Amino acid sequence: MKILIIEDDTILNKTLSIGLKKLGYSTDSAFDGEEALILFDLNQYDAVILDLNLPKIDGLEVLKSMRKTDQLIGVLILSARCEVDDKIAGLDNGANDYLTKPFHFGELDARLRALTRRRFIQANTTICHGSLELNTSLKTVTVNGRSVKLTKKEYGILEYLALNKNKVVSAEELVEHVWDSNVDLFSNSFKVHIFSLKKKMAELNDGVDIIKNTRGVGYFLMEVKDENSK
Amino acid sequence: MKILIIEDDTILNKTLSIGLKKLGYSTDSAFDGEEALILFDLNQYDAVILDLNLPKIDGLEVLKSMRKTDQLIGVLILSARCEVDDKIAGLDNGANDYLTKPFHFGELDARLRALTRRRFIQANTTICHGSLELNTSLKTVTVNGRSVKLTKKEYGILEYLALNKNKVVSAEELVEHVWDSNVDLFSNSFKVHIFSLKKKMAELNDGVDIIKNTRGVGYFLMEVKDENSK
DNA sequence: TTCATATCTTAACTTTAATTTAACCTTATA
DNA sequence: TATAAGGTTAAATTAAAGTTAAGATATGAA
Repeated sequence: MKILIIEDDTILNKTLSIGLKKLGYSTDSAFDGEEALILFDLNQYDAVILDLNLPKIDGLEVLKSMRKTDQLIGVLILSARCEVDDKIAGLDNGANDYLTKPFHFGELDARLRALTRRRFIQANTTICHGSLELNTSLKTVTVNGRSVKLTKKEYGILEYLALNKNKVVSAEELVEHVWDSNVDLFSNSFKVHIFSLKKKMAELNDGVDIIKNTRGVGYFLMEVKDENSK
Repeated sequence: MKILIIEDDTILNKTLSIGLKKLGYSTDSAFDGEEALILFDLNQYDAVILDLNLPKIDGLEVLKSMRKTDQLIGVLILSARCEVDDKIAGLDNGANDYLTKPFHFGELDARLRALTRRRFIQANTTICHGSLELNTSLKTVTVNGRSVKLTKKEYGILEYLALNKNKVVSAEELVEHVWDSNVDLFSNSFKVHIFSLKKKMAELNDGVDIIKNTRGVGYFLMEVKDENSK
C-alpha cells in the first residue's frame, strides 16, 4: 500500500514516514501543496495523508484538485484537536476521514486500512457472446464453462473480436489494436497467432470453429449457442 | 446508527437528541451515570456521547465500566474546556474522541461518523480468498489454519494481490504499490521477493502454487479450496 | 553504542514460454 | 488455372520469469 504524506512539518512527516514503513506501507513525502500535486499526478497512491496548513497551495485546494482526477482515493486529514470546524466536517463525503493530533499509530493504521479498502471493491468485468465468456479482469475465456489458456496476443485478438461482435474486423485493424505501433504488418506473425487461437477455440467448442473469416474482408465471432438452451 | 446520549443537562440532552434525529440517527437519553449503564447493558449502541460531570456515577467511571464490556465502541466525550487535561488524554485508547462546548452540529456529525466507522474498520480486518486468510491488522497470513511468517515486502505483495482477487495484476503495478517511488523498476528485487513469497505460499498449500503468473500479463491468486469443504 | 540477525538489493545466470520467422500448403474466385 | 488471401508447421529468436548466492542495509537485542 502506497501512501502520500503531505505535511510541511519535516519532523512529523519523517515520523509518519518511518512509522508507516514499519507497518509495511510504502510512502512518498511532500512538504508543500505544489510538491504534493506533482507527486500525486506522477504516481499511483492507495491513500493520502493530508495536513491542511500547507505552504504554497492550501490543503483544501490540494484536496479539491486531487478529487478532480480521482474521486475514489481515500484522504485522511490531519488536524489539531479543537481545530475541526464546519469547513472540515463538511468535507466528509465518505472518501475522507480525519484524525486529530496527537494520534496513535494503531489508530492511523486502522483508518488507513478502511480508506484503502474502498478502492478495491471491484466488479468482475465480463464480455459475453452466446456461451462465450471473457473475463477481462482475469483475462480468461470460457465456452459453456470449459476454459482454455490463451497467450497475451491470442487473448488480445479474441477480446477485440468480442468487443466488436456482430461486426467483421479486418486483419489490419486487429493487428493495429493488439500489437504496438512499431510492428511489421507484412510479417505473418498475426497469421500464426490467429491460427492457434482459432484452433484453441474450436477445441473448446467440440471442434466447431468459433472464429470465422470472410475472404478479403476480415474475421468475426460466431454466436455459440448456450448448451443449456439447446 | 443508534447513539446513547449521556448528559445531565436536560436542555442540552434534548437539543442533542432532536438535532441528531434530524441527522438521521436514532438516540436514547440518559440523565445520570446509573441510568446510562442500565441503558448501555440493555441495548446495542453504535456510539456514545458522554458528559463527564454526572450525578450518581461520575462520567469517567461510566466510561471505564462501559469499556469493560465493550472495548470497541466509540465514545465522544463532551468537555467544557478546549485544553483536554491529562486525565482525559490518558484515557485515549483510540476509541474516544472529544468535543468541546459549544459545538456545531456539523462537527458533531463528522465526529460521530468517524467514531462509528470503527465498526466498519473492525469488520474489515481480514481478507479472505478461499481458505487463504490475511489479517490486515496483525499482518498475518494463514492457509487452512497453517501460518507463515512473511517479510514486509512479501506481505505487501500478497495483500495487494488479495485485495485484487479475481484480477491479474502486472509486475509493474505491484512494484508501484508495494515499493515507494524512489525504487528502480528495472532492478530484479521484485523478482527475488515474489520468488520467495511464491515458495512460502506453496509450502503452506502442500506444495501447490497459490500465486500464479500469466506470462506478459501478471500475477494472480488461485482460489484455494477450504479443506473442510472438500 | 556494538554485534547478531533479518531483510532487501544486486548481479549473474538458467529456464520457460511467447512470439516471430520462414518456408510451404490450401482454397476461393477472377 | 493463376493468383492472392488465408492456413499450417517447425524452428529460431526473444523476452519474461525464475533461481541462486553474495553483498548491502536495516533492525533489534545486549
